[in-house]
Amino acid sequence: MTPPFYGQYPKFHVAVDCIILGFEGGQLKLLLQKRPFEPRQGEWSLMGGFVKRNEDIDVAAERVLNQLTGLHGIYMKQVGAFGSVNRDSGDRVISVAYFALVDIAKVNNDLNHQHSAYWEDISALPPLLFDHKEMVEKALYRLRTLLHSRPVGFNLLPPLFTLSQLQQLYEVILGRDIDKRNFRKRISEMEFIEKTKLIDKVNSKRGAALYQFNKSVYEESKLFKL
Amino acid sequence: MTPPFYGQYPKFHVAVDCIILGFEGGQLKLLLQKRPFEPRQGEWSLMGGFVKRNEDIDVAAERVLNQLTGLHGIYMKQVGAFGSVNRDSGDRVISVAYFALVDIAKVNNDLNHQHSAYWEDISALPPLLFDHKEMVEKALYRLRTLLHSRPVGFNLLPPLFTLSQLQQLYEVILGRDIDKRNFRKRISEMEFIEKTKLIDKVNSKRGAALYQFNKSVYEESKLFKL
DNA sequence: TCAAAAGTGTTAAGTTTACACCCATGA
DNA sequence: TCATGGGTGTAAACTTAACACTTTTGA
Repeated sequence: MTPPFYGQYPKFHVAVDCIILGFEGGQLKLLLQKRPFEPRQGEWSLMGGFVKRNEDIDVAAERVLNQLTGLHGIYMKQVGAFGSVNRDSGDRVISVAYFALVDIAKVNNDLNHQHSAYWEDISALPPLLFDHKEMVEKALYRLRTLLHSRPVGFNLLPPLFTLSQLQQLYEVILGRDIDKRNFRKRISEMEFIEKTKLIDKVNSKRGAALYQFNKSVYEESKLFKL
Repeated sequence: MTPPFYGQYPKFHVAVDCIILGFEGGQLKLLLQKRPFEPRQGEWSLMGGFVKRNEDIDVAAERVLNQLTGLHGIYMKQVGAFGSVNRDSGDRVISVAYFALVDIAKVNNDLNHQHSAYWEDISALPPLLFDHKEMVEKALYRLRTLLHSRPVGFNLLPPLFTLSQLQQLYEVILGRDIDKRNFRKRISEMEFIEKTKLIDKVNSKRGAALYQFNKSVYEESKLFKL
């Protein structure tokens, strides 16, 4: 079925690399792997994998994420394709980077230990393999701009969260302090962030109201804006 | 040099597709090609090409743009990788889309006629091949958001332009009318848009001042913001 | 009893929007 | 002389930013 026309052109290995972000202890964290094979075995690397013959690239990214975390149905966005000739010192590989926002508590630790993967603070990343640093920076840039226009932060939090947690998350992603009262005012205008009757007593003596993200209310409020 | 490890994985054709945008007659235009080969010969298509063995994907995009327009050093941004298994009905091809903003007057018409390429109004595009419509939509979305934060519009205009032209350009990209006085007030705050002593008498009887974009002033003003 | 995080409104500053008329010129 | 696009400022509406104290409770 391959037309002879296409056949004359070269083919390339195509990989996906995942920038898996989590939030814990007031820090934004990136799941990094000690590269388990040559070349450059042992260097810090994003979790990646080669695209399979009959696999969409988006599906490949989900597969790689799932291999490392055990998670499905995670918020992922493509960051872009990286295709410099010598970006991979092994052989030419064109890689498509994706970022994923996960609830760190839901990640399967057995799996990531099997892959020698560990959570590292974004603010203190070790040197990374190839062009992985560039991928991470681009992903963070996208996340920051996205956060201004969409409520994506919830993906990094447990289903129930306090407003202080949410604020901390925004602060660490945007890289600046946010005024507490202004923040809470803005949040209270978003009907899709619902206060529950539950109280969190872990992070404070007094206790803080737990909130949840209501996806269907959000979808409706989006429709309104159009 | 290929490690045996990589060798076991499949390889793919990788292409680039260019969303070449221009501005003429108050309209945003897209340079489209009648596909010159099978499969789907004769359908409207973006200009594309296969990546070469020792060619960065960004360079491949520039090459394809140059083939069709004769231009070099054009403003281009990657839109993303498109990699559904059956996106190309010929064979599996993973394609990376780029958009380019060109001054339509500088395009070499002989070249684009040789490639059966024509400028079509964005507002009245014919049906496009494969997933090219999706690529165009994503590119336009990126252009719109970009236009809010960067002065990229100049790339679509001649080196000297009137404020009315610039406003029209913004209006057609953003898809809404802009108040003339507010627009001009905003522009006059940007020191990198410089009024020249030249007058355009083509588009009005009275004549309109011609402006130019000063790249180095812009670079400096960017530094200030950091 | 006190340290630590939760919660709560108002005012000033800045930004964005709405709005209408005169000017210069070529046809 | 008149039709066409060029050019100009002000006030209201809205949005964003700055700011400080009281509450609850476990240690």
